[in-house]
Amino acid sequence: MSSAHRIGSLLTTEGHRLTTGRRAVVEAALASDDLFSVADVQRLVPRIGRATVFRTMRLLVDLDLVCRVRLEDGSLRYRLRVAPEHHHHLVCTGCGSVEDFSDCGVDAVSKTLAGRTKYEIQGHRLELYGLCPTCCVSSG
Amino acid sequence: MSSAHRIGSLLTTEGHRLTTGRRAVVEAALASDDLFSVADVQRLVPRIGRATVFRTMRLLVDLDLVCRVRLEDGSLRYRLRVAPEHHHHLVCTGCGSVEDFSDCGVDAVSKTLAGRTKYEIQGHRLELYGLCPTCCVSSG
DNA sequence: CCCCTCAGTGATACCTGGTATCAGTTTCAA
DNA sequence: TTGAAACTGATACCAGGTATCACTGAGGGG
Repeated sequence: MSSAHRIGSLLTTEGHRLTTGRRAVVEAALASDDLFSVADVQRLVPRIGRATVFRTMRLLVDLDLVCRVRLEDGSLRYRLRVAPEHHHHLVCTGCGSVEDFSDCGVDAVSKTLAGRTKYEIQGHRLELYGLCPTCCVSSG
Repeated sequence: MSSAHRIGSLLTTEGHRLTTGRRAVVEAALASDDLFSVADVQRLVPRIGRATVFRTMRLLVDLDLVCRVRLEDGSLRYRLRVAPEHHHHLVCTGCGSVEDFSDCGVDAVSKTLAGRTKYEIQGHRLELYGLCPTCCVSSG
């Protein structure tokens, strides 16, 4: 509840209105799995319109309260942003749980490539996939 | 044309039929930019059905003749596979041209993370984005 | 404390990119 | 040459996301 309250305050201080729809979506997000989809949220707040759920998710992403994670198949998931600025995800392909990490080691590669290709490198996307300890055991 | 012919042979030796539709799609792919979309191909072969273009692209991917590249916005592009097995892409956000690289340096990070998180890491996706020398000049 | 305004809402239509279906057509081997 | 099976194209469908627009309710000014 305190998280919901904190997010609510942030919305209003940023000049957005704290509507019942937004409150519901935020609470659904807080109550969701580590990595949740818009559909998950919709299931939790069926009375809230589809468009509003999408709009609110976008708002939360814009406010850096939530971050998007792209899965291997290209679909999107969301998760509450608790990690520091630059970070990547290690996603369990079994249960969808996520570990953050920030020491991605790509900067070195980036520099090497910049030298070799003369590109001006702007950024990168890195995501690791694997099985978490629990899924490791259960999958044999 | 020799590339088209080589791909055609590969299709037949793999037990697929070499139809006019497939021939057209292959030639369109060969005639396309470095990084092309299904829509690009469709534009070049408007007489070939949408479904057939998608099916043929999937076939080419399955045969490792073409690889998928996922862009920052999640959309898919294709490119002729000329690079070795494990590789990544450095995509120019200006013009869409692509450099391959394989020395991604993620394995070390992978090992560290595996130790720290006890995940069994299965793979990763890495893509770099930047401006190619040409676009660098014209935008700078 | 009420009222007005405008941000926000929900229904709905639409869009993109991809797949399923299925009757009709082509390939290719025998 | 022929026929089975692979393939095709039209079409319907799906998922996930955006645009539109009349309506509503949040919350600041009076």
